[in-house]
Amino acid sequence: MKQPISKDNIIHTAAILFKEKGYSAVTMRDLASQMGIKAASLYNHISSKQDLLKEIVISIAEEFTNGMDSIVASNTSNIDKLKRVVVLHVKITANNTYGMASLNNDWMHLEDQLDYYLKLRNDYETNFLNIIKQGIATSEIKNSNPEIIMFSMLTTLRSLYLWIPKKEELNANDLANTLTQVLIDGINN
Amino acid sequence: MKQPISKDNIIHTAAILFKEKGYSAVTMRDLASQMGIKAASLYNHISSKQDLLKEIVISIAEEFTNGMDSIVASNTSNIDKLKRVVVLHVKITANNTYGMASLNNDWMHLEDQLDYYLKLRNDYETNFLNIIKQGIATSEIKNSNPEIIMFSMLTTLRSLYLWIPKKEELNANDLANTLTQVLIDGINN
DNA sequence: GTCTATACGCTGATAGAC
DNA sequence: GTCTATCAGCGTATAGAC
Repeated sequence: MKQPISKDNIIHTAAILFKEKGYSAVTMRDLASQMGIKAASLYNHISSKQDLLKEIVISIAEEFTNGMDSIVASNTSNIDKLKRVVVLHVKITANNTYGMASLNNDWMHLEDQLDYYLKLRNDYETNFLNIIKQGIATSEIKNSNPEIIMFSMLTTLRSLYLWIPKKEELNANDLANTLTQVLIDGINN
Repeated sequence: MKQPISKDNIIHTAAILFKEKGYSAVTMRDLASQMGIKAASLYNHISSKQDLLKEIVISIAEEFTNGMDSIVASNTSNIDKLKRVVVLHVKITANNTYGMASLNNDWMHLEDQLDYYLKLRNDYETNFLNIIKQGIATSEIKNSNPEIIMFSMLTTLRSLYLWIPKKEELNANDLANTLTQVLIDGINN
């Protein structure tokens, strides 16, 4: 399992450590030791610790933005759009279980890219909320508080990174299906 | 709004800063400056930074444990128990919006109390899951994957701290009611 | 491309004056 | 009860030998 020292592998290892302890608590010496080299040697491959966070967070944030844009542009019912949002989260999270921790918990330590990140996140939430509001307007969705509906769905989806690694026996499709059912149809019999 | 320097006020201010940047990124100098004193003076009131984290996290964790124990012991339907769990989260979170951030994101920085915290959390989840399993057994709850149901509900409830401060116009009872409806009855019309 | 050596500001925490 | 002074160690990052 020993990896060659490359920028991509350093980023990946950093994401693992950031998930474990958070960005601020991980030192470059921790990271280097995990890679089997000295801290100074990391700088032959990367430019700074901050750069690692940026690479992890921004790339995933852009994946979400692209996925949401494609869902918004699609010509389907609003319930179907919500189902596609669930699938989007399950797929991205399954491929980035470590990076999702930084996206959720360490974004405030971004420096140059903080405003950009906040804009991506804000636009995402606006699109999500609009789908729900339109679904209510067309009576696809119950006439409940749309912010609470979005909050409930989105926080569940954003926390998937904590949970997917423990449930390897479920494949992504089964998880997306069950989750969709729970989130949309509820649990009441 | 200037507060006297006391252990409780230091803990409260620490919780605010921990929510903003995380435990590791907050320095004793940050905290002291927020209190209007020098870092050294903090140590007349508290024993260490670690002690602040412990006070914040363990007290809330014990509140959840006590609330859950009382729900489990109660003689009601399982759906009703779930509703009471929602109320428990809304109430505790409304009273500890800052501390909930540490409970969720900084517990891994606990030193002496880490094992105790993990036991409380694990017992809580076991109790939660049992309510759902019993609800499925009595056909109160749809026969879906009980872990996914618990995960979905619990992550939403654990994220309330991010959201309650933005929705001050909703009182705790209204929020608990709407949230219960969304989580239990779903959103599908 | 990795190493050792090094810079140097910041960290949590203590001692002792006032 | 707060202050200044101070400590030893750790933080990110660079320089230059190999």
